[in-house]
Amino acid sequence: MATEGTVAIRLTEVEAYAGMSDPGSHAYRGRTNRTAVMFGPPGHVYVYFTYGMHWCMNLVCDAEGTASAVLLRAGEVVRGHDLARARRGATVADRELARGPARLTKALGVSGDLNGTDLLRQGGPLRVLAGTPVPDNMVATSSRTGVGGAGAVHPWRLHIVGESSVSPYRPAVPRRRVRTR
DNA sequence: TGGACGATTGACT
DNA sequence: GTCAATCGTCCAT
Repeated sequence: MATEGTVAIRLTEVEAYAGMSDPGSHAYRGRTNRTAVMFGPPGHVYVYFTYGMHWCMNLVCDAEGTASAVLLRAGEVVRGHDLARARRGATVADRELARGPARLTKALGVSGDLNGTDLLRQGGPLRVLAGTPVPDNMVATSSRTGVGGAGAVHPWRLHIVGESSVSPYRPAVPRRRVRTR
């Protein structure tokens, strides 16, 4: 059955977000109902809804009380291709299944109801597992995607060199729709 | 209470 | 290459 089973991915691209000191972070303005998870204990997921249709997924890393998050931007599906493709579309190529933050959550079947899930709890709906360490010389850094202004100064986007599942870089776009102001 | 905007994607020219 | 879709959240009245 296509709606059951497990999809596993190997992360190939992430972005780091600090809390109160990072203008690019949702937690920059302090703790709100939405960002409460980021201020919580590490090992939990912060899932947020954006653009009226997409879910993005972060791992909380720092100690409880300190906002922090690592956005999972892209990954390579290593298990559960059929299920991932059932969620993403029958014609989607393997490397496209989780190439991009919203695509990644869709391939994994993650949505807002998993916000705050403990990734370290055995038997939970989501798990994070230790994989093969990536050598430093295979990791490249760049400015964060879609983050402009003062938040762009941090080269906190990390990706594995040569990985075809890394999402294409897009510079921050101020706002396309023209509004009178 | 109202309005602007977003850690994006996919469709279209 | 450009642009619309779509709605939760947050800030300014």
